[in-house]
Amino acid sequence: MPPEQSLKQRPKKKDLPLFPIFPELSADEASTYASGGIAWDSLSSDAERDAAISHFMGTVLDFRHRHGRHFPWQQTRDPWPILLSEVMLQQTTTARVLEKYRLFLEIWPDFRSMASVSLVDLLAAWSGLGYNRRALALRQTAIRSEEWGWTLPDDRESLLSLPGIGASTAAAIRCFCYDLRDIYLETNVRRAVLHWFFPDEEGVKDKRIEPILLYAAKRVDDIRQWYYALMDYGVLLARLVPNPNRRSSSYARQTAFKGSDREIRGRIIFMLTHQGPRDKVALMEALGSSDEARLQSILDALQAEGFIEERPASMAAENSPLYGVKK
DNA sequence: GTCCCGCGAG
DNA sequence: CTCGCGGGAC
Repeated sequence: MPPEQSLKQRPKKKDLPLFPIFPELSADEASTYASGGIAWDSLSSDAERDAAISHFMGTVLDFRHRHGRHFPWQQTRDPWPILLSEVMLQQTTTARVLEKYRLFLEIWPDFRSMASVSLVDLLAAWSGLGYNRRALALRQTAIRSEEWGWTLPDDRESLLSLPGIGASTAAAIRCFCYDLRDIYLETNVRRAVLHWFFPDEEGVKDKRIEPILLYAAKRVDDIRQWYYALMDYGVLLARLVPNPNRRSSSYARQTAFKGSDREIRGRIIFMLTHQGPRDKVALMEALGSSDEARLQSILDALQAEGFIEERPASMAAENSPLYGVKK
C-alpha cells in the first residue's frame, strides 16, 4: 500500500471527492453528463441517427477529455500487456488490477516468459485477484502464442480459439492492439449505451446495442480513445444513476460469496499455493469443515480444471494422498 | 447487499 | 441460455 493511502493519512470522509475515481469532478458538472439520451428506436432516419450518435460521441469524448482516467495499459499496443490487463480486468476492478499488472510485467515481460512459468509461481502472483482459472488460461494462451511468433493474431476466429479470450477480449485485442474498428461490448460500454439509447426499456439484448457501437466505431477518429472514453463514461454513470445494466437481458444478480464453493476453492488454492501440499484431513481442519463429500467434489473439480493433482501417498500404508498445485 | 473493462461448460 | 467462478471495495 502506498504511504499516501495509509490509514493515518487518509482524509476525513467529508474531504473525500464525491467521485473518487474522477477527483476533479463536481456533482453539478457530473449531472450534466448524465442527461441527454434518446430512445434509439424512436429515430426514424439516418440523419436523426447521425445527429444522435454525434451528440453521444461529443458528450462521451468531452468527458474523457476533461476527466478521463489514464492507465498504463492504454499507453501501449503490445498484445502481451494488453491481454494481461484485459484478462485481469475481467471481473476485477481497475484499482486492484493496477498493482498486479505492474508486478506481472516486471516478472514476466512477454508471452515467452509467461509460457514457461510454473503454475505455483503464477497462482502465488495471481493471489488476491480471484477467478484463478483466468491465470491458467492466460498461461495457456501465452504457450499457444508461439504459433504466431510470441504475439497474438488480429483475426477474430483465431483469437476466439484461445483460452480465456471471448467476444469481449477478442474485440479489445483487435481495437487496442491493431486499431481495428470492432464492437467492444463490456459492462461499462453496455451501461453507457443502455443509459443513453434505451432509457426506458427492460430486457435489452446485446444484439440491439451492437449496431449502435458499430455505427460509432465507423465514425470515430481514434478507436482506442473512443472506447477508453466510453468506459470512463460508463464508470461515471455507475456512480450517478441506478445501474442501467439491470435492464440488460444478460444481467444476472450475483450469488452470495460467503459460504459458497467459490470461497472454499479460493481458500484451497491459496493454501496449496502458499503452504504446499496437504491431505484431505488437513484441508478439512484448515477449512473448519466437516463435510467431506463437499470437499471431495471441490477437489475433483479443481483437479479436472488443471489446478491441482493428487500426489501418491508416502510409503506408510495408511497415509492418505496429498493434493498439491499441479506441476 | 452490489459490482467489477467475462469466459466456458452444459 | 443459464450458471459457476474470488475477493475486495463500497
